[in-house]
Order: sequence, then structure tokens, then C-alpha cells
Amino acid sequence: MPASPHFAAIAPEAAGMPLYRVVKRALLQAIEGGTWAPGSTLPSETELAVAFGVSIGTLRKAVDELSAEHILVRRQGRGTFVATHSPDRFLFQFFHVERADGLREAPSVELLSFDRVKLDDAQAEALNLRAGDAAFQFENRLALQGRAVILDRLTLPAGLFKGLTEKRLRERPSTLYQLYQSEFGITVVHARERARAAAADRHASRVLGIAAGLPVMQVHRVALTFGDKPVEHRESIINTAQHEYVSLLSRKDAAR
Amino acid sequence: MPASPHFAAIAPEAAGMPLYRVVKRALLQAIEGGTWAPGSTLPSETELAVAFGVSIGTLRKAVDELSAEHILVRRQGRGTFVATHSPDRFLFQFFHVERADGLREAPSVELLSFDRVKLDDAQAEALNLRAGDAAFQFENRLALQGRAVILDRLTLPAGLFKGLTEKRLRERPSTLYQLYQSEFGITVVHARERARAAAADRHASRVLGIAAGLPVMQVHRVALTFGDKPVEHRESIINTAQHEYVSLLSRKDAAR
DNA sequence: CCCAATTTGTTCGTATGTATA
DNA sequence: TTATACATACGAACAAATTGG
Repeated sequence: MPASPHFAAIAPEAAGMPLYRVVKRALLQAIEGGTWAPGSTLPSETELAVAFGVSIGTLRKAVDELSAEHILVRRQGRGTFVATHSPDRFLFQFFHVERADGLREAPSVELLSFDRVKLDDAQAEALNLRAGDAAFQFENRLALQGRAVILDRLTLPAGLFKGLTEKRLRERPSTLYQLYQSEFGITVVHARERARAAAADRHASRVLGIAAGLPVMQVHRVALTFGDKPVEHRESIINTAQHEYVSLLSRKDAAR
Repeated sequence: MPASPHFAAIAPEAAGMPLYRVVKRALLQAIEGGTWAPGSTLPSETELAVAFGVSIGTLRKAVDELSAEHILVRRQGRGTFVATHSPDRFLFQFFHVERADGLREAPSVELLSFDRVKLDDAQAEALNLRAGDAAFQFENRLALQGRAVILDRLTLPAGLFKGLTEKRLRERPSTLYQLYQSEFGITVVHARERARAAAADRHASRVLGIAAGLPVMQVHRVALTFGDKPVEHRESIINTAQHEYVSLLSRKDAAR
């Protein structure tokens, strides 16, 4: 285990902020700054409390919030870990399509295209960049039970994903977000989605094997890292003939 | 202030359950059973801790969870209250449509029809009842900025809403959920939604003033009270030409 | 405007239980 | 079995917000 890190004095913007939030911010910055890599074990609560000069209860309250946000994971008897992007986490936190009967299954993914592009106005706005900025854009076809259900078009800022290639994308061992994390040091912590109905255009109808003009759901998503900084823009076209878009089970968090 | 209530001994199903969860269940049952009406003030934390025979910290942990689930509301300096269904709460917790530019506005509601019906298979399944059971069914047209955007068809079990009439529905002073709560003692605590795209049928197209066949979003919602008991089924047809369906900002809870 | 009482919010510290290696 | 880690439970003191005098 690494030596207990040495933390900076209270930041100026912490004025009037409860101590446990100051500790939370410090933990966040340490995680973001790579003091503890994804998947690694943090020092014990006792050690952290000493390192920060706060009581164990205060330290726990900070960790409670980070745990509720899926940034840290606690396991009784084992320790506290920096969350990683496992296939399970993707399925339950970031994948919102289920079969109409409620079956939830991990999709199989097929890369259809890979390009370097310049951001259009809408993408630039969503990513907090300027139109014309360089980006990678690629399309995935997602299948459930062997049937194509979703067409994703993803847009990633070139500045954040230097060295991304079609080959690396294709040969990734696990989920996309796992790739972002392990290869580019980018941790997706949250996503915002907005949906509407639309008629399938020719491209979507070909990829999904449905008639052009058929109603499909169109979901715009922005994935965010620490500090709500956008790192990915995604437009999904969903064939909802046999499947449905399911909003977060906000219950899960509370009911445990 | 009413005298401190007198709570039953620990329930048998509480075996192995942490004390704060036992307290939480007892609080829930007291709320559900009407010991404290919606909007009323609970005894202070100190009093409750004494009444339950637990420490203040344990009591607070129970209240923390109920507060996170929007069942209780705490206000520093004032007290802890049983949550009520205000228009604001409806807008932020239960209404998921925004204008494309992000403007979130309370809809104006117009009652279009009111009938007694028998549940069909799908409705019965969703409401955990039997097909053919008696129900009320009514339609609302919701407008934003004066434009019709949503057509809701609601189905309520007749057994839970005895005495509901078109007149009472029409003359309610506030939101529908406020009516459920004050007139029928039914508190909606949570809702599950599933969405798909569909072509507007003739009825929807007439009500929303759009062309038949146009792609619209179709949202199935089941509203639940304590113990995840379903109390309302709702099918919404949304014209997403100018508006979007926005999934919960799961961030809001955590970021406060 | 200030003061006092009340209530929740924060912080501290300790002891004990439970899960894991 | 032992050691370690998180989980639960206890209790005390003070801070901050609110209300009423």
C-alpha cells in the first residue's frame, strides 16, 4: 500500500463549506489527479481520517456521498476502492434499453465506421467546445438476442483521446468506458440524456433492418467526467418494436 | 403538538436488520397509517429517539434515508415534515418533458374525458390486479406555452379511489397527486416509466393537432405508493417536435 | 433590532458488530 | 485464529437556521 498521501491545506473556495465537503473535494481531486488509480484500494478510513485531520465520522460522510455517486465502492471487510467501468456497471448505470418483457441483457457491439471529423454546432455546444474543433466519430450497431436494436453515433473530442484509432477501438477487451478509463485516463461518472421520437432515415433503416420512416427513438446523450466536464456525445437510434427505453430506477439507490 | 406516539415492539421480520432500518420501517408505517398527516411536523429528533429508545444518530440515519426518498423533508431550524405533493415537486420529480432548449415549465391541464371501465390485461398486470376489475379512466391534454404537447390516459383502480367523479377531478385546486393524497389518502412516492416510439393514431393526432402517423413518444408509467404498491397507470403520448423527454438528473440528489 | 428557545446540521470520539483475507 | 476493514450504534457538544417575543 502506498504511503498516506499528504494533502494541501483547505482550499480558499471552501469558505463556509462543511468540513465533510472539503474532504470530499480533496478525495475527488486525488482520484481525478491519479493519486489512486481506478480499481485501487484507498487507505483505510482510519488512516484517511488521520491524514485529513478529521474524525472518522466526518471522513465517512464524505465517502458516503462519493459512494452514492458510484465514484467509490465500499466493501465491508475489504476496503474502499476507486470505481471501475465493468460491463455490469455499464449495463445498470448507462444502458437504458430492455426487452419489452423486462429482460435486461448486455448488447453485442459491432463497429460500423470510424472517422475524423470537425464538430458541428450542436455537437460543439454539447461538448463545450467550438464548432470546427477536431473530433473522432464512429458508429456502433448494438444487438440484443442477435437482433440489431440500436445505432449509436459517438463523437469524442480529439484533444482528449489523442492516439485513438479504429484498431484500438476494435480490439478493446471490455466496454468503451473501460477503454476511456484505462487508455486515456478519462473516467465517465455520469450521463445526461434527452429523447424524442423520429422517423428512421435511410441510413438507420439499413443498419437496423427496418423500413425507412418507421418511428424510432432518438436519444442524445452527453457523458461527463469529474466536475461535469463533457467527454462524449452520443446519438442513439433505437428500434422500439421489441424493446423499450427505461428511465433510471431511481429507487435502486435508496432501497439498496 | 400531539403526544409522542407509542410504538409497537420490534417486528418479527426485523431479524438481523440494522436498528436504523427497523426505525425506518416503523416511521414508514406511522406515516402510511396516518399517525402524521402529509404536511404535518414530526416530533423533534430528540423526542423521536427517546420514543424509539435509540440514539439520536440512529434516528437520524433512518430519517436520512426517508429524506433521500422524498418521503420526509427536513428543514434546519424548523423541523421534519411529511412530504406533500406541491406543483414544484410534481414538476421536478414526476414530469419529464422539457422544451428542446431546456426550459422546464409546469403544464396546463385540460380534462378531455372521464369513464368507468374494466381493466384490460396490460393495465391489470401493471396495477397488480385482475383483468376486468373496475377502474376509472380519463384523459388529459397537457399544454406548454399554450401548445398541446402531451396526451395522458390515466387508469385508477376503482377500489382505491372510491367516490372519484369527473366534477371532483375538474375542480381540484392543485396537482393530481395532491388530490390523491388529500382526498383519497394515497401518497405517490415513486414512478416507473418505459418509453417507445410510435406513430400517432387518429385520436392522438386530433388531440395534439398533428398529422396522423407522425412519430411520437409513448410512455407507460406506473405510479407507486409505499411498499411499491401500484396505484396509477398512465400512458402518455408526447409530441416531441418542439419538446424532449428528459431522464432523471440522477445528479441532483447527490450534488444537492 | 436583538434575544432566547427550538430544531436540524455538523463534528467529534468511542465501542462493538460483521465480513474478509 | 487473527488481523484488518467497513458497518452500526451510542452520546455529547457546538453551529446554523428559524421563530416568536
